[in-house]
Amino acid sequence: MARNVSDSDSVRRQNRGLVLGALRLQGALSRTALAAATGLSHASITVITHDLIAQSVITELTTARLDARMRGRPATLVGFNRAACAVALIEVDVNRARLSLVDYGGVLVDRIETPIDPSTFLSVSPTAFLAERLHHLQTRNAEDAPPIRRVAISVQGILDRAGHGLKWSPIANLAGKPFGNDLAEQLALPVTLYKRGRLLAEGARWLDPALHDASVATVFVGSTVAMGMTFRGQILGRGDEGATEFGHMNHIPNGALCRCGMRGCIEAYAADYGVLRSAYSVPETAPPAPAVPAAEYDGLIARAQAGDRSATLAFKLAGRAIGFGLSRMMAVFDPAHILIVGPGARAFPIMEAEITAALSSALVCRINGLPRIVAHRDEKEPIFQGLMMKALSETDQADYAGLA
Amino acid sequence: MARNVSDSDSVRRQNRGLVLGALRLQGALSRTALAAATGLSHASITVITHDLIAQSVITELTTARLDARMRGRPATLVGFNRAACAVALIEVDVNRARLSLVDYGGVLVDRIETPIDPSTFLSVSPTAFLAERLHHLQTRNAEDAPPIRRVAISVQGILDRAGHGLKWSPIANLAGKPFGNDLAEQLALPVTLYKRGRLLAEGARWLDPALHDASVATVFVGSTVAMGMTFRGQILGRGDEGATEFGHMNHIPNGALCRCGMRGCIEAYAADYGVLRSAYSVPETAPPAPAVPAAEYDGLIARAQAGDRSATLAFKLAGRAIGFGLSRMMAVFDPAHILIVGPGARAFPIMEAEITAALSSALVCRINGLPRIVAHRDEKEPIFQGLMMKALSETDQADYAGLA
DNA sequence: AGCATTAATTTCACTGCTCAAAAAAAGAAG
DNA sequence: CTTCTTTTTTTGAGCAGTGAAATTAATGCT
Repeated sequence: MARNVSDSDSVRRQNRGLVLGALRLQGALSRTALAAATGLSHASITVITHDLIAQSVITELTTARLDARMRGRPATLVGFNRAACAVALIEVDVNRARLSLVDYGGVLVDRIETPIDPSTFLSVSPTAFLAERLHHLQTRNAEDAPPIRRVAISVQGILDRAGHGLKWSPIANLAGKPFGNDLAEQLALPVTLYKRGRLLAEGARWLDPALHDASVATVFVGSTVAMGMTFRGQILGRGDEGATEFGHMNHIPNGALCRCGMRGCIEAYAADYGVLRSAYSVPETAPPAPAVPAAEYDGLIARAQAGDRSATLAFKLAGRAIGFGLSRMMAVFDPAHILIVGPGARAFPIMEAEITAALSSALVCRINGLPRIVAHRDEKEPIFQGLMMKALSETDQADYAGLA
Repeated sequence: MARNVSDSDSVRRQNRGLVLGALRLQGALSRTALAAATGLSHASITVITHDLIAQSVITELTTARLDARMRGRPATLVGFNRAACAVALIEVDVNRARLSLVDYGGVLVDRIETPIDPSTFLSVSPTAFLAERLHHLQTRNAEDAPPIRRVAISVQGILDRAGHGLKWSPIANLAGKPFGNDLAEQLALPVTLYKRGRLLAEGARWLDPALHDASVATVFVGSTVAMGMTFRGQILGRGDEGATEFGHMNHIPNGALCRCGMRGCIEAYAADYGVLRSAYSVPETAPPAPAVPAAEYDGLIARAQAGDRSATLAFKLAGRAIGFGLSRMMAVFDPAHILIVGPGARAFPIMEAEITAALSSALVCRINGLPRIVAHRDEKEPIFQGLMMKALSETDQADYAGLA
């Protein structure tokens, strides 16, 4: 049953967390603005900022002097103390791994990028691979950067229950190894794995403040098809992990063969390899290409844009798969915003009519009208942004909100 | 952004609400048990029960003397004061309307049932129809029953945004009239419309305490196909209303004609009229039967159970539609429990293999295993139960938790 | 320069909750 | 028929929050 949460310590945590969260979302703020943003009283903000400043979690910014011509006592902004700590962010992709070091204020300090291929994790364990690069990043910034407090990793696939590793992944030889847990033990730091789809949702809400508290479905179209969902500002979806398996939602029973081994998944029609297969009239039952070079996918989009029949048809099939997927999702859950991101977003105009047609077959769309679908261009940055904000706000809440 | 909620009045409301909620869920409790159930301290429970007793919302029960042989000071239970108020519950169905008067303790006082047919709301407005019967119920119990404080109505279809009426309904001539609002004005009482699917979710959680805080999808199969969802004890789903349009999720593009006018909805295969159409090999494009007598549907189930080929096939098609619907839903949201309720639950054994086969085509099921699906028999009572608990707990929170 | 005006921040008295200890109300035992 | 246990309920001291009033630090006029 519903539990009460108002013992004094958790109230304290909660409200300090609220303050840090507001700062995270809106940047440096005056105490008055903080009161408005958090809903706390000015009196509490006074006490809380006082504490947090004493603990060097935040600082008063004397630098800012923007609004010169206001009457009244000028506001003194408070913002994160960038030197408080740093976080390490790891993005593991089908073709590359990228490690970034970011300070507590969200400023990128350093970055290492390494290509990956299907054999990479055959010769070296993911744990060792990542630990080595992380150590490199750590030592070469030992002087300028504050100490790392937390590691956050973006992965693709299905996480195991404990979040130690992956049960399944499109990245070869990555599943089944609890590298998250291993790294945590080795580094004696909290290490968290996040499903890429979830970070999409996270990234979308941080990129556009208007989306932060809305219900949003963010669909990534590219080498995979993924979706992250937020419901009134809460990250929701399958279980706790907040991501969906939208790409592997069935589109056509017994349909095209998907990389996951099942048949008829949306991804098998709408991911790069699916579109490519359709465009070249390769049979649906043929094994999907293990990787599609970006240039080839871009070329296909260009051909479709130029009016090429078979390329256009392939994207229409992709749009149909995405459209029916969205229509089916909307029977259960209706987001106020639908975002399409990733490389495939450029092909959105070609797919749009099919998506709309599929949505029109849903009762909810007939009654409530079609949802607005917006295509975004940025390919990777929502994921990086989401990973960073997730890691930093996790640090806010876990490490700093609860200080005595 | 996340708002703080700890001004003293809302804390007060929240905690009084918690106490009433625990009593609602578990029945009469001792103060000690209340402390355990709500997570509040014994000290607070003392103050809160004291207030609520002073306001005659709850009373000490001197009657109960069950646990005779315990050591220590015997607990004095507190429970709802049944005379505090009453609520009127209205269930509007395709074939009947039922009005129930229930006291604050959840005991049924009186009930009126009236058949409905497609022409009912042609000759009389829904508002007038309901107001008349409600008045009757009210006057004939004026002496024994406490005054009505709230009216809750169960409807089928899609609610308008404000909850004043329906945008669409399978019940003839009911949509487009803001009868909820009209009744509220006429009676000067709060009147709330609830979608039947949502009440399924509500009812399921109250029927089995183990489900109260779990993630549950409750599927109703009968004259319609509906689904209510809870996520970790929160009622979720499309928008606020907490119900889904699972029955009108597309199953086969351009498939069988549904009562809603669209094509290929799950309902068009799995509701009574859909199964009947399949069993008699009526073309999928033929307009659905406006109503199927219960006896005819029961007969069809009996025939399938007896091994009749065409009846069995029809239920298998229904199972396939439900199975793919569930598989698609699970790509986005995975409940810990799936319940099948309603008249169609009896046909579950016939459909089960097809449902399982469809689920097996989902990646999430391959990775995480098949979900457990349980068929329940009770047809109407989860909805009544849900409506009652919703109305009473709404009264708890809105009317009594906030008393000075 | 001096004073009114304006806006940000802090101080003050009060509220509801918590934990821990005391009081109350039995049954069990000598 | 006391005295000891055991369990429920109430009492007391402290904490984090609140709204309203006071204080602080600028600007704009005269």
